[in-house]
Amino acid sequence: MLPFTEKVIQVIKKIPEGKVMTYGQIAKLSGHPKAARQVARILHSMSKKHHLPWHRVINAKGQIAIQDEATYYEQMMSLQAEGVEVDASGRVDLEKYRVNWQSDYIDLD
DNA sequence: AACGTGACGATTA
DNA sequence: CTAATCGCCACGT
Repeated sequence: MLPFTEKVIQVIKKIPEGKVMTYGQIAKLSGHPKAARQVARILHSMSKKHHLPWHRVINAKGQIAIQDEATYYEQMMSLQAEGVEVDASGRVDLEKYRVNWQSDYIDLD
């Protein structure tokens, strides 16, 4: 049983190129369905040190959830570079790009 | 052990 | 569609 934080990192590492997941999905797959905010916290502080594809993580509205302008732009560019369409308001088509893994794909715990 | 903190989410107006 | 409110909870301090 890995700690929540480690599971989150494992899940994020498995997001395929050209796809996205939401914070809530990741929280659920990591065993804490309501800890979406904690996922955000983890990314905010740990993404650089773990070489995570953090740019493939967006919020439930399908939007880039970054406050910082430069980082926001970076995420948008990274997504577009993988073929994910991002509109002018930073929104992605979840129906089209979201990974819809249930909770049985993973072999962690 | 208690407390503040969020790249959130669902609901309501 | 936007905006405000409230619930949520693992983790560092």
